[in-house]
Amino acid sequence: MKPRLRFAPSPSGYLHIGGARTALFNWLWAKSQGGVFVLRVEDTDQERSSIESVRAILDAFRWLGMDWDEGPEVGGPYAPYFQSERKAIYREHVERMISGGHAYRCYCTKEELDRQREELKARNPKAQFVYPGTCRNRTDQPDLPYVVRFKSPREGSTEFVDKVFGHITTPNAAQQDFVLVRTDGYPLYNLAATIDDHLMDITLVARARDHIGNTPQQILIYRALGWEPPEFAHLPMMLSPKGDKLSKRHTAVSVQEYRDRGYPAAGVLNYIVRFGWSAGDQEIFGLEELVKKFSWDHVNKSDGKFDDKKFADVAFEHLKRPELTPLDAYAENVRPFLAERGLTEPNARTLVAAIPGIRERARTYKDAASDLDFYFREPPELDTKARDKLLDAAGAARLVELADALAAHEPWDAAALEAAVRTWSEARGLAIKEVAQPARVALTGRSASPPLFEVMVVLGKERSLARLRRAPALLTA
RNA sequence: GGCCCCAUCGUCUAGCGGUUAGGACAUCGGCCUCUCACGCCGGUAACGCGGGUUCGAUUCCCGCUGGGGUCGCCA
Repeated sequence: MKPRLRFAPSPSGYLHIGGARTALFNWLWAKSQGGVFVLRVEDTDQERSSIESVRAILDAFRWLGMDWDEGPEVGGPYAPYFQSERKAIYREHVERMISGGHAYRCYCTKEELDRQREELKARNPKAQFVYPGTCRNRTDQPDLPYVVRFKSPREGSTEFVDKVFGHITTPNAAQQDFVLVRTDGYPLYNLAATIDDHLMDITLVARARDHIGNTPQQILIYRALGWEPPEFAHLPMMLSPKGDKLSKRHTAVSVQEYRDRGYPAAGVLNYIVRFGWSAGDQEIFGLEELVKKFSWDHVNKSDGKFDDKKFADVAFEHLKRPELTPLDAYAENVRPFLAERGLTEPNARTLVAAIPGIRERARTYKDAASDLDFYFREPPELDTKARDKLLDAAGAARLVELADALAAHEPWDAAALEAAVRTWSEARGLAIKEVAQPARVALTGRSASPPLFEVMVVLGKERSLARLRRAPALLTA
């Protein structure tokens, strides 16, 4: 049977970076095995779920380049893929569990249980409240609101073999009679996930380690329903730099935030995949390569801390390498950030010519847009501090002379230009620096830029000479 | 507290009984240089502790310590 993997987000916010990692591992395994990747929306909590979140999550998936074979928008043979539309299915199986003696209706109110919980806490702050089983053996059926609870076995233990953690055994006595269905009739996570994973023929459930404790409960449900559990794989946690749970307080945690900051999607994926997984010493991977190399054998068990610097470096690596980010892709990705700066229609030829010069300088597309700015603005924005430091009247006058000298210069390529300017400078007893730095201010408006002669080539002869001749005007600008 | 899990440089990790314990990021020093970068060279830096098993443990076992997860009518 072809492997069927799934990612099942609850649409109560953006796609979290940790969630993206879980999804990625599932996606990679599905791709590499010729299997199916399913997206299922766990929206049984009506209070917290929203359609905006669904859209945000799907957008994040699209941006990351993780496509789903079944799920929202694309449908599939196991539809519907929204749990809120599957209530009838859950109800049917819950009835079966009740009549089979594996579940029961509990009429204890939340208020009542909360009160008991508090009382216990008051007497003994360390104690943990456990549902006392009040309705466990109840035979009457009062006309009152109720929840459905699982009738946990009191003896024995539940075990499973995790693809990452190996054998895990939990005594059943540690399990209380957890709730399956809420008063409002909506199923709870453990119930809905279990039923759907089975009905959707999921073969491997891969999720973060914080679900490891749910697994025995879910296995108990599978058994109660007479089903065989799928395989399980739990991933170590991605923690904040400080070592606690990753949350909004620490760093950028939503996928869209990384997009908005100008990081390349493949770089984001590359960083998170290396989190808990490795392939020898290799650090940088393209997406296709990941599909080929990913396997569960090299997934770690220990949690890790998110590192912004390492993250930035991995992303940068993707920006630098043309084999990972081809020129045209780079151009497309930087456009929105140029647009943010008001440069909505940058000359396409100039853009493509300029990118090689900035791609090893810009750590994000946002930085790239900033670095590229001067190519598309006439005159370029002037950094007056750079001007004050590097350009004076004598220097400006020299640049005009240089422009005149270069007017007849052929060919207009970097090597020839450099040779010409060096010769020109030497003839005047000037170090190249004394000409290049003022020229940089005139040509780019800044103190830092790609190599001067490359800038001149991208700018073209006409614009380069015009900018050099404008140098004296800059002094009073 | 119950249950479950984890443990190699500051961080992500390689290692699957015998290695000068490797790589990457970060950091420090240097080189390159028209600026900023990139790149290159080099340095500092780790097997938590205690017992076993073994000719030999980072590696296997046990305990301790430390860390994390989870104990909801959230997922």
